[in-house]
Amino acid sequence: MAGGQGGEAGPDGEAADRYLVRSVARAIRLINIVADGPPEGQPLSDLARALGASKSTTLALARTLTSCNLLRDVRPGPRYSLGTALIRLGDIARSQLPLGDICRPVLTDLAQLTKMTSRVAICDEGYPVFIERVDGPGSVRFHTPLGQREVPHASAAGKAMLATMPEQRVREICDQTGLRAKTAHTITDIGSLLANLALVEERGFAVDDEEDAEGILCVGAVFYGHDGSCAGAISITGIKGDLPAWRAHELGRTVRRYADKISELLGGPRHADLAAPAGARA
Amino acid sequence: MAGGQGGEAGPDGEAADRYLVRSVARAIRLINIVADGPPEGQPLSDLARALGASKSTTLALARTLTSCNLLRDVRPGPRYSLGTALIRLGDIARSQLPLGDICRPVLTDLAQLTKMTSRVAICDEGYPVFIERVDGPGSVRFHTPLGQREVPHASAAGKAMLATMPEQRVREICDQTGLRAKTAHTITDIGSLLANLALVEERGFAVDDEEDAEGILCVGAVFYGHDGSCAGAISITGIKGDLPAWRAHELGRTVRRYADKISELLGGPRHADLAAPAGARA
DNA sequence: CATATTGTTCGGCACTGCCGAACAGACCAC
DNA sequence: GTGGTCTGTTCGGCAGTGCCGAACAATATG
Repeated sequence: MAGGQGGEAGPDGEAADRYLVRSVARAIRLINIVADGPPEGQPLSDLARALGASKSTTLALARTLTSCNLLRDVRPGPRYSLGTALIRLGDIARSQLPLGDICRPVLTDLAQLTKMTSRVAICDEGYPVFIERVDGPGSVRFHTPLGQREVPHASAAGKAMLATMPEQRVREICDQTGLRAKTAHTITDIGSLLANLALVEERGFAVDDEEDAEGILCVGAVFYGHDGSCAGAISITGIKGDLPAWRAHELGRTVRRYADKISELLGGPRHADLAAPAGARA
Repeated sequence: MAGGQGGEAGPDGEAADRYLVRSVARAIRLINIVADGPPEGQPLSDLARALGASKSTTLALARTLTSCNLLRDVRPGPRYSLGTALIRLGDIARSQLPLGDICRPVLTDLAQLTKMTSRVAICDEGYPVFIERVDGPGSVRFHTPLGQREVPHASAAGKAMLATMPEQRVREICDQTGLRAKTAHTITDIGSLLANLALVEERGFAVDDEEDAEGILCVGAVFYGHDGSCAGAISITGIKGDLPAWRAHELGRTVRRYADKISELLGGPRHADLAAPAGARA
């Protein structure tokens, strides 16, 4: 055994998908290491250590990535940080998701009306993935990462999406994630969550009352695609102290209205038309 | 010669930087092929053809990228399109550029005030690279790619940046790019361009009057970093027909003011303080 | 100046990326 | 139904190439 992998133990643990290209996977891990590092970048040695590869290997990978502008080295004492090509690819990725272009104008309007940060998430196997964010005028900026799976039980968009699923599926997802507490207000009990989701279903919007972050309030609502299934959710985010308690409901109705607007653009049904039949006929 | 590279001829043309990892470079090319393709994605065969590699190789690369969420395959008849991890990385890349976080609130305000799309570009070796875009309320959305080098002579941000450079450098850059005409109004003559830049320098803002795209008007202005050098430029974009001609100057002053605001946030000098000394002391 | 870092280059081994060929479904023409 | 061509997938096998380590150079830090 010459190469010898160094850091990783034995047969790579997963071995899930065969036919993977090792050096490419390693290069991507390198990108993620840089992404998770400090904004000013990291020197080569740190990267090699974190990657579990030799300096020469890491240099070759970093050079390759740099030549494609996925990474860039800031000049004095080469430190590597993310490159502009990632901005380009991320921008294209967002506009290729059909939702991106459709939702942006709606988010812009919503952000301006409510003066809050508004976002849209797609539904990725039941988990919310935020793909777009529009800040309101003068609104405080929150650190809200885009493009990664979030836990659904602690966000307005996530709960709005859960509320459209059968109870069985909700239990499955919650078993996977574990209902971890992110603040003292996070719902960590499956019974309470299901009760909350019933309320969400009835109202047509979900409220995250400091359940994801202390002092932050979110209101979210789902929209539907042309096939009638849940396509994603929008939500608005603000500082709880800035809002009188009674405004939550008003904001909820507003978000519900804008979500219906997106459903309409997608050729899907409005929320009320989906919920009504059973109750209305009784 | 066993592998045989297929598409590319001989010793890879450049051979510029040695120590590159071939499979990684190929994987990145694959990502770019997907990015330049249709939003609904492309089947494996097309990718293999475009990449100049065998299907099996392409499959291995695509699988690897998919397992990291850089690509995703839409299920019936696997078609590959860009994955959500790119959205995440692009978002992080933007916020790692110190300018991103600083400019976004300013852009938001500017977009709301002018009801136009506002953008910010960094100065990448003299070329503008737009890194952030904020749409105005109700504004038409333009297809304005982020994260890639633009030619400087045909955009407001680019001309604003050129105007801060010595004439020699401007000529260098223009020699490289060639002053290609993008519309009938594009300045394609170095003399006219230099004259225009002098005006830009004096006014403190640049105007792109249908020079980049037919019917589109942009106004841009540079801002300065703590070392007093040009750090980038902001610009606003709108449909020319919607604006009375006299508004260009008013918008110019507005953009100039907001650019100064960014300079201030960066600890840099205002434009007027930079231009004045020689004249004021005389 | 000495020491401990870092970034860079190079030789060489064998692992791994790569291709081609063979297989299996889907789709279309006839 | 059957023959064709298109897909996507799996597999053997060769050598090219990714990888490491060691030696070097260029910096910081004492």
